[in-house]
Amino acid sequence: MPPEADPLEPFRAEVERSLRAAVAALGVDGIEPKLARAPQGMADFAFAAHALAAKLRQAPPAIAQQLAQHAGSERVRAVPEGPYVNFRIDDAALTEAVLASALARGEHYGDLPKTGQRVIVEHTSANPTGPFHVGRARNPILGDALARIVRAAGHDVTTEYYVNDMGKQVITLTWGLQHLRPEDVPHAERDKPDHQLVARYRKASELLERDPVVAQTIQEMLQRYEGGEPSTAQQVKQTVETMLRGMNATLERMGIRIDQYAWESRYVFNGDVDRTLEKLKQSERCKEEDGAFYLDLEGLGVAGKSQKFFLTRKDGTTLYTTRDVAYHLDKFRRADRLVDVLGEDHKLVGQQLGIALGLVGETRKPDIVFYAFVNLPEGRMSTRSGRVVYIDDLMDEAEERARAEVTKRRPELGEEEKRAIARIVGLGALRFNIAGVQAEKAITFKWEEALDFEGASAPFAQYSHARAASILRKAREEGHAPGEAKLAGKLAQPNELALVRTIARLPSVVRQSAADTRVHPLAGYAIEVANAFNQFYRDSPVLQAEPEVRGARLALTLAAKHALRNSLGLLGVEAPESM
RNA sequence: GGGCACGUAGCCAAGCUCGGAUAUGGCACAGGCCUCCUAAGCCUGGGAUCAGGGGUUCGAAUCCCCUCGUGCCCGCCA
Repeated sequence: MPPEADPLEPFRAEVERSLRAAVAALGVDGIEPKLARAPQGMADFAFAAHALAAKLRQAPPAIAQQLAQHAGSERVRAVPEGPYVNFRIDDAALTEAVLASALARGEHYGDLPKTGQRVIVEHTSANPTGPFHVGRARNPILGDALARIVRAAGHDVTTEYYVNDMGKQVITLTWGLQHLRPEDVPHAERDKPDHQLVARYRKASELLERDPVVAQTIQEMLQRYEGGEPSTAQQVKQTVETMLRGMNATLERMGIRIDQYAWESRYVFNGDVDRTLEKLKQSERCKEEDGAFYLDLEGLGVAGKSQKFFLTRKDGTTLYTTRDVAYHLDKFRRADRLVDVLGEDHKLVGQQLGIALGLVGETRKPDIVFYAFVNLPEGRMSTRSGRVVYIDDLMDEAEERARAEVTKRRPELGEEEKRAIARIVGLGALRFNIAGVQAEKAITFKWEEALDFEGASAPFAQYSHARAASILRKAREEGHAPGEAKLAGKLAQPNELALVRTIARLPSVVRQSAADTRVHPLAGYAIEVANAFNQFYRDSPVLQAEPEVRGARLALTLAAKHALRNSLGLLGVEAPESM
C-alpha cells in the first residue's frame, strides 16, 4: 500500500468514526459531533462535550467520561479531561505514517492527489504604464503563491496575466513615446525598458491634464484605436510589448513565471465583447440613458450611486468592466474554477462582474482574493506622481542587506557563493513578509519590516532548512543513511514527537489554504516547522546517537527538511542547502 | 452621505469562515546559553479593557446590532 498523501487523514477518519459511534451509543441522534484541535501538546483531536449537555441533561464532564469509554481505537486513545474528550494518536503509529509519507513523497510531500479540475489563477494584470511598484507588490506575490498552493492541492493550474491594453493610459504612453524625446524627461538610472519609458508616461499624463491640444490629440488617437485602426493598434501593441518586457524581467527576478497573457484588446477586436454586450442587453435590467447602456442593479445589494453599472459610453464603445465580463466568460470556457487576485479598489467591480455573469447564464463565480494596498507613510503610491518605491529597488536593497549578513556570518565563503545565498535569502525575506500577512490587511511600507531577517521570517525557516541539510550532508559523508519509517519507535523524545506532529499537518494546511484561497497560513506553518525543528536540534543529537536512533533521527531530519522546503516553496521562497 | 474591509501588548502579526480548555508568535526590553550536528538559533522574564458599547449563548477575540478610528470604493476611467 503506498503511503498516504496526508498521513493524518486515516487517523482523523478513525477518530470521527469512533466519536460518532460513541455519541450514538449514548442515545443522542441528530447531532454531528465536530472535532476540534486541542491546545498544543494536549492531544491530536478534541471534542467538547458541552454540545451534548442540553440534550442529555448531564454535566459535560460526565458526558466526556462516558464518551471516552466508547470512543477511541487501537491506535487512538480517547481520554476524558474535564468537559473534553481528548484523542491521542499512538506516537509510534503516527510517526511511522508521517515518516513513510514524507520520505516517500519527498519534494512532493504536501501535494494532494490530482483532481483533474482546471483552475485559472489570474494575477498581477498590472497596467503596462511603468515598473512594478511596492503598492501593488502583493498581487504577483500572493497570486504566484496561490497558484502554487492550488496546484499542490491537486488541481491543474494555469496562471494568466490580463493585459490592459485598452483605454487612455496606454494611449497616453504611446503618444508620449512618439512625441517626447528621452532628453526632455528625467533620466532613468535603470537600463530596463519599463524604467526607460515611464518618465515619458508621466510627462505625457501631465500634458494631458494641462494642455487641451494634447488632450484633444490623445482623445482622437483613442477613438482611432478603439475603432480598430490597424496602424494605431500596431503602435500600441509595440508600446505595451516593450513595457511588458521590462516588467517581466522584474517578475522573473522575483521567481515568478506567468503561463499566459490575455490581451484585453483581443476580446474587443475579435467580437467577444460585442457578443457579450448583446447578451447583457437582453437582460431586463439593461436600460439606456442618453445613448449609453447600463445595468440597473437595484435590489441586488449594490447600494446608492453604484446601482447603475454602465456597460457602454454614449458613443457605443464598451467600458472596462464590460470587457472584463467577456474575458471571464472566456476563462470559464477554458477552466472549471477561476481565481482572481485583485486590489481592494476592485471590490465593486468584482460584485458587478459576478452579477453580470449571472445575467448571461454563467452560474459559476470567480473566487476573488482582494488585497489591501501597501502604502507609504506619506500616502498612497502612484506611478503617475512618481511617489513610489519600485520592486526592482526593493530587491536590490534586499540582496544587498542579505549579502552584508552573509559576509558577517560566513566570511569563509567565496564571493560567488555569498552572492547566491544573499539572493535566496533577500528575496525570500521579501516575498515571505508579504505572503505571510492576511491579504486584506493594509500595510504601511517600512524598509526594516519588509526586510526582516530574524524572528518569524523566511531566513528563520531557511536557516533551519540549512541546518537540516548540513546534518544530512555530514551523515552522508560519514556513510550514514536515514533509516526506514519502521524505526519510528526510536523517536520518543517530546521534541521529536512534537516535530512529527508538525510535519504531519502540511497536507492539511495545503488543502485548507487552497480551499480558502489564502496564502498566509503556509507562512505561519513554515515558521512552526522551523521552530519545532530548532527544538529537536537542540535536544536530540543526530550524528552521535547510537546507530538505530541515528537512523531514525536522520529520517526525521529529512522529513522536516522536506516539510520546510515544500512549505516555503509554496510561497515561492527557495530553501538554501547552506547559509 | 452610502457600501465593502480592517482594528488583538510600545510596534508587527496569528487565531475569527466552523463559538469551547490559562488568547499564539515575532520585534523591542531585562537576564541566561557557543570545548557538542551552522547563535539568521535556543531558554527564562515582564508586557493584552482582543477599539468601545449592547445583544445572542451554558460559554464570545470568534456570531448579530450600534458607535468610533483607519483603508478602499461609490467615473459614460482602467
